[in-house]
Amino acid sequence: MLRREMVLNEISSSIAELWQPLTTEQRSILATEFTIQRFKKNEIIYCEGDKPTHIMCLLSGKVKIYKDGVGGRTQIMRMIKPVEYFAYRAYFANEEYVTAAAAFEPSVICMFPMDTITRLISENNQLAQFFIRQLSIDLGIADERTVSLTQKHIRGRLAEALLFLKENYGVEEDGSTLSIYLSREDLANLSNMTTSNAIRTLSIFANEKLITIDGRKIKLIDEERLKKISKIG
Amino acid sequence: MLRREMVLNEISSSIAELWQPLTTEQRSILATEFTIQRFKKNEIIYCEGDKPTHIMCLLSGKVKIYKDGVGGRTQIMRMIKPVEYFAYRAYFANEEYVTAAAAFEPSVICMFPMDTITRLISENNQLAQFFIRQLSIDLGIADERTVSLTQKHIRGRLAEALLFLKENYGVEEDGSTLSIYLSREDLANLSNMTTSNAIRTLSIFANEKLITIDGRKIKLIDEERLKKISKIG
DNA sequence: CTATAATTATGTTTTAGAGCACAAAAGTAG
DNA sequence: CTACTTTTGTGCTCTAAAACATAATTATAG
Repeated sequence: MLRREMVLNEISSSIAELWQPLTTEQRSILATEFTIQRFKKNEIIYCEGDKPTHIMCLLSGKVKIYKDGVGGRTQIMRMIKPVEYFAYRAYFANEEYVTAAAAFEPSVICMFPMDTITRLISENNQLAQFFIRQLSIDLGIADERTVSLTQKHIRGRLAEALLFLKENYGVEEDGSTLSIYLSREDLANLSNMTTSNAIRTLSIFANEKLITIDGRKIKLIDEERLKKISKIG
Repeated sequence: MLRREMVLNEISSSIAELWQPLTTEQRSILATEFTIQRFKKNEIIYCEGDKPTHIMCLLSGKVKIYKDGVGGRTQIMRMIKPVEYFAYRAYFANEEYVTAAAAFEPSVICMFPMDTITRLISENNQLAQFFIRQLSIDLGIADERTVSLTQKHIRGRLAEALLFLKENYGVEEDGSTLSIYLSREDLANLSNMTTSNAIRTLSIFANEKLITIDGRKIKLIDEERLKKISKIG
């Protein structure tokens, strides 16, 4: 089937890390078992408390992993870009999801059953090591993030978020407009502040000529100064 | 050597999870390579920025994993009890330590070279899966913690910390006095608040008959209400 | 095209928690 | 024992950020 071929081709070329260690036989196992799912803008992919069954690979679009906390507040924990894997942690920990996932934009996701993945892991040590490495990296990021979110001031957190968005999703052809168009609310949820503070601080940054804003288009003007603001908190 | 025998015996009996998957041969490899190190109260075990070389297993004592952030503030990220493994994440991620570790109390730590561990992992899939599971569990905890620390109010965070300490290190024979005696500063660093707020809130809790305090001895009196305070934030 | 809802913007008020000051108590060292 | 440092306790002040209020703008739906 052509469609499946194309997807597999895309995966194998883009995300060597997981695919590469596999033997031909193992690849063909996965090839028969994956499913493709499309999600609309803002559509929920999985919820906190759901039972994990599939590892997901984002083929196109943008996805947020978030957590609803106390008092109606939401924290965006991570953001996924093509072609990254997600949604596997809970299965490995033998837990239900502690986070939820939703699509920022129309997204296409490829899903592999986790029981197959674990079988492949037990046969293929390289694959196991891929997950060890990935989880280790993510845990380090989580630790850094905890301290940033709890200790930095609003300006520092917002500056950090803007720099992260550039780092993660890149910029348009002009070289400075962030490629992701977030609502102020999402930006607030990413940087642990209220929506009004995200709006206000963004305006202040614009006044200080650190950025320019045109609706949801954000252009980073003075990245050096943003880095400084992010660093000192 | 008797000493080494004893340590290995302790490890193999207490922490089956890592030791159990190993073959006799693999066990004997580790047996020849480990070293034992003692740390005094408050002694630093490793620092942020250090290069990781050994996985550590806490044989006795209590250890904090912490991170110094902006403006001289410190966040305690996790706490280790016997017989748990730690200090391996950075090596797997091919990074330097992003946290530091110190002993709360006189502690004895057994160290295995990480290069040996990775060799054993590549030979032994069960061992790989142990780390996948452990890292997955820790990442889930980190996510939960981020939201607690950023969204809950002081009372909620302190209540959560107290309940965690009971959960993690247990209580004395009376069934309610926490077995760990923390300074107010450590308690503050654990629950993301200033020392004076930890002291103050602890006093308030005592006035509300949720706990009793006698120096560093903390007795949990009304655990149900503490849980409620922790939950609602 | 119009009505309705959602998002963005800005100003004002309120408050949780940091910051500071100082004293008492408890450790620690000489 | 005495001197000195660290930790604990309490009160007071100040401020960063939340909460609230109200427009203005922009989407979205019927």
